[in-house]
Amino acid sequence: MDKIREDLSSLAGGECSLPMALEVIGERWCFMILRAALNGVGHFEDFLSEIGIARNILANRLTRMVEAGIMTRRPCDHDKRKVEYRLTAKGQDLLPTMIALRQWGEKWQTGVPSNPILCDSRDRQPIGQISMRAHDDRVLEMKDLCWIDESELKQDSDGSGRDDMVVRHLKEIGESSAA
Amino acid sequence: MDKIREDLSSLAGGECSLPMALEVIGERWCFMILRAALNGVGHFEDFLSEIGIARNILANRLTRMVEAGIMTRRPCDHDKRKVEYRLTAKGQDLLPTMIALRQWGEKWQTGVPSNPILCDSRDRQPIGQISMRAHDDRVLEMKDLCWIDESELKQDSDGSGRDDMVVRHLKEIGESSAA
DNA sequence: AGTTTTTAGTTGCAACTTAAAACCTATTAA
DNA sequence: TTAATAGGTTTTAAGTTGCAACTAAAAACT
Repeated sequence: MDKIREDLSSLAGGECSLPMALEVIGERWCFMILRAALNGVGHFEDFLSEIGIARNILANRLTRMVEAGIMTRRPCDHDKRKVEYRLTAKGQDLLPTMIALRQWGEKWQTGVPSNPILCDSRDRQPIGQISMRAHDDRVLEMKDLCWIDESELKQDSDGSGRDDMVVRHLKEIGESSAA
Repeated sequence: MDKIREDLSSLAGGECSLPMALEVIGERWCFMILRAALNGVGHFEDFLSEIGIARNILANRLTRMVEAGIMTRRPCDHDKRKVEYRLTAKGQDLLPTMIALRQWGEKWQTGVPSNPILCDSRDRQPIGQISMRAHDDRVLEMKDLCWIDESELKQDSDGSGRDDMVVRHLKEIGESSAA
């Protein structure tokens, strides 16, 4: 059905799970469906009117997302015409990704904070920017990152920090001063 | 050229920047190009062999990403045949999203940690899981989130915490116990 | 200088995917 | 009993993708 589905192997530069993630939620509309689901939408006709997707495409995507274990499909007891779609734990686990993307759009595309605002229900304050963190919670930038090979990482926990074995530093990859 | 580009308005349930983000990086291959760029790839033929994308599609995507301000295109000085593509600050800012997606794939699709491992270059330890955080850095789950309207949020900072005005809680949207 | 190779594309075409509208079937409501 | 609703499927046109072949400019060989 899809061409993407065949590319799972042969990725130069090591094993990466990104293509496998994209295989499942990389399709157009999937994130929009996810967002609607997050907003409490659970029925076919509601997804339809909330998202503005075509009927057949929605049917297809929901089927796929159920197959992928991102959502469950359950006919309603009280009204047997209706079906309820719900996020699974796997689907809920896509939230950080979706929110990161939304925050990026806010910052760089619209420039305007989206409304309503996603908040912490404990203190009712807006949630923070999604960021990369070190194991000790320091916020990391792209320039703070490097790739280290699995094998090397294990050896490194013997305490002898050898800096020359870093696989690749990421300090010089982006533009130095970009808009 | 794209149908998605027309849907920017009329999103039931408030203004959301997700569709505008998807407009720019929601296309197939964009995240893969981003990952390659992160890995230091900057030339056309290298993207081609690293990603396994078709020539014409790659040309099209790079053009679009440059137009969108995610990458820059600059012919090389030393070899005028070559062109260098580099991530802008806007492009680099997509990293948390991409890594969140990759971590999700690791957890739910492959089950295996990807190799090489993305690490903090300061202490050479693997970076942490990307997560949603409160303004005071507590890690948040989906059940800890709620939507609050902009107007209401401003009023709320007067100190009178009215819990009944929460727009919507997100506690009951996912499956209670899902695989 | 002339030929070949490399780099970054473009073009043409077949196969596939999407979108819109019409249609279908099972329930429920009037 | 008829009409409306919910969740699809089918049909068809339009758009997108992927492959292979082609081009044009610059660099490298001979």
